[in-house]
Amino acid sequence: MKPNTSRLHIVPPDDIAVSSILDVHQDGLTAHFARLQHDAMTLSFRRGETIATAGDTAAYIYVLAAGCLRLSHHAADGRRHIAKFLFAGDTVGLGDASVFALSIEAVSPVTLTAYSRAIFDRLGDGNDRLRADILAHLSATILAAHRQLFELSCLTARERVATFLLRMMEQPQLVYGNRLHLPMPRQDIADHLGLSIESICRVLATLRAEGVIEVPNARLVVVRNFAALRTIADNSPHS
Amino acid sequence: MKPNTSRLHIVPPDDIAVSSILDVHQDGLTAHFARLQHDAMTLSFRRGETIATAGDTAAYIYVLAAGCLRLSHHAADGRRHIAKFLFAGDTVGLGDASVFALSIEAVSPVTLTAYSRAIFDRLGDGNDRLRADILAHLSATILAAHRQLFELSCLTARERVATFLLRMMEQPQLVYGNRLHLPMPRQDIADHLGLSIESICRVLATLRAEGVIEVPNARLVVVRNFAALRTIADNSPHS
DNA sequence: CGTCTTATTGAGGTCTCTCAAGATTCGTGG
DNA sequence: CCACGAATCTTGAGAGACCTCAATAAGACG
Repeated sequence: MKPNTSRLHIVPPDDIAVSSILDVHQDGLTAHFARLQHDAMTLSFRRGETIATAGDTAAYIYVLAAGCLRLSHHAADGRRHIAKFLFAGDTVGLGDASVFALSIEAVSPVTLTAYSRAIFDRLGDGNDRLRADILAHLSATILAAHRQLFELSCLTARERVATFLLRMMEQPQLVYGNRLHLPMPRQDIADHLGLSIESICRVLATLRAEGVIEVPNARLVVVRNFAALRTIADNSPHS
Repeated sequence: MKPNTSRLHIVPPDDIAVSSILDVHQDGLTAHFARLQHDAMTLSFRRGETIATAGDTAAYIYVLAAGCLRLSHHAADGRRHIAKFLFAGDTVGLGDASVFALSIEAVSPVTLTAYSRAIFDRLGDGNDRLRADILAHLSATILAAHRQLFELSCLTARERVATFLLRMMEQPQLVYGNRLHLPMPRQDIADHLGLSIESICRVLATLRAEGVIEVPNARLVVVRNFAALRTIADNSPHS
C-alpha cells in the first residue's frame, strides 16, 4: 500500500504491439496521440506501483495501453477513495490542471504511453477536432462523476456492488462470455464504493447464495442471472 | 417538491441591476457572456420551481444572477441526490452535452440569464480565451466532483456537515461576519450530503452543544469556533 | 512446502436511518 | 394584526445496515 515512485522499464515508443492495443479506446482522442508518437514514452509498471501522486506536477498526459489503473485520493489518516478505474484506451491528465488532483496507481501490471503536456497543448492550437474531443472527454468525466455521486449518496451496499459489476462488464477486455475477470482486489472495490471490504464479500456471498453469480475465485465472477443483476442495480424492489 | 416548469417574469435583457450582480462571478466566463447580452433572456423563478429537468434538451446556458439553484438527480423511487448548489455568477450548461444530465431547480427566488447554446458555441470559434475559460470551468467542475466523491465515500456525518458549512462560508453573499445564511432547507442539505434530514439536525445540535456554532433559526448559523469547524472537517481526531 | 498476502465468515458494536411525536416557522386569509 | 393550517424543523426511541475486530481459509510466491 506504500507508494513506490520508481518508473520502470522505459521502452522505445515505436512498440507496435502497444499501438495496436491502443485501438481499444473510449473516446475519439486516440488518433490525436498518434501524431505525437515520436515525442512519447512508453512505460511499464508493476502491480501496486505509483505512476503519480496527487499534487505532482502534471507534466505528462498518460494513455493506458494495457492493464488497469486506479485514480485515488488519500486522506491523512489513511482513509482512501478510488474515484475511478482506468482500462486500455483510457486517458488521464487532460484538462487544464497543472498538478494531478488524484494519485495514479497500477492495479495490475500496466503499459502506458506518456505524452508531454506542453507538446500536446501545442497540438491543440488550431485543431478544432482535438479541442472538441477534449471537451467531450471532460464532459463525459463529469457525467460519470455525477453518476457515481448519486450511487454513493443513495444506493445500498447491495445496489452498489451490482452496479459495479455491471459497469465492469462494460469493459470488453474483462469479459469472456458471462465470465468477468476483476483486475482489482476486494479492498479496491471497497474503497471505490465507499464500503468495507467485508461488506463487499458479504454482498457477493449473498448474490452467490441467490444464484445470481458464481465466484470461483476472488478475481473471477461468473454472471448466472444478468437480468437479476440489472434489477438489483436499478434499485427496484429486491427480487 | 413537484416540478413546476412554468417560466415566469420574462424581463428585458438590458436590466442594469442584473448585470452588476453578475460581477460576482466564479470563473473568467462572465466577460464572454457580456458579448451576448442582446441574445440573452433574463428569467426569474420562485422558490421550488424547476428551470430544467434531467434529459431536457440543453438549448440554453444559464448564468445565475441572484439566488440559489440546485442541480439534482432524481431516482425513480424518489431517492434524490443534489450534486451541487449554484450561486450568483455560477454557470450551468457548459460542456458538449446536448441534454441536461441533472435537473435544475430554484432553492430560493432566483434571477438568471439564459444564453442560446447555438449562439454561444459560435462565439467560441476562433476565441482561444473563451475556450480556455470553458476548459478551466470543466476542470474545476471535475475537481469539485471528485472532492465530493471522497467526502461521501469516507467522511462521517459530522465531518460532512462541518465541511458543508465551511464550503458555504466561501460564498460571500451568504456570509456576514461569522453569520452564515443558508438558502436551502435541511432536506436539501441532507440530499446533498447523503444523509437523512434528522442526521443533519442532530449534528447541528451537537455542534451547538459543543459551542462551535449557534443556530438562532433554521436558516442561520453563527460560527462561534471557526477553528474547531476546520478541525472537524479535516477529519482530525475528533476533539 | 512454509510464509505472506488476500479473502471469507462470524460475532458484536455503532453510526445512521426510520418512524413518530412535538415545536417552530411561514404563508395566508379573515 | 392576529389566527389558522401547512410546511419545515427538532428531538426521541428503536431498528437496521454497515462496520470493526477477530479467527479461519484460500491463494500467491519464493
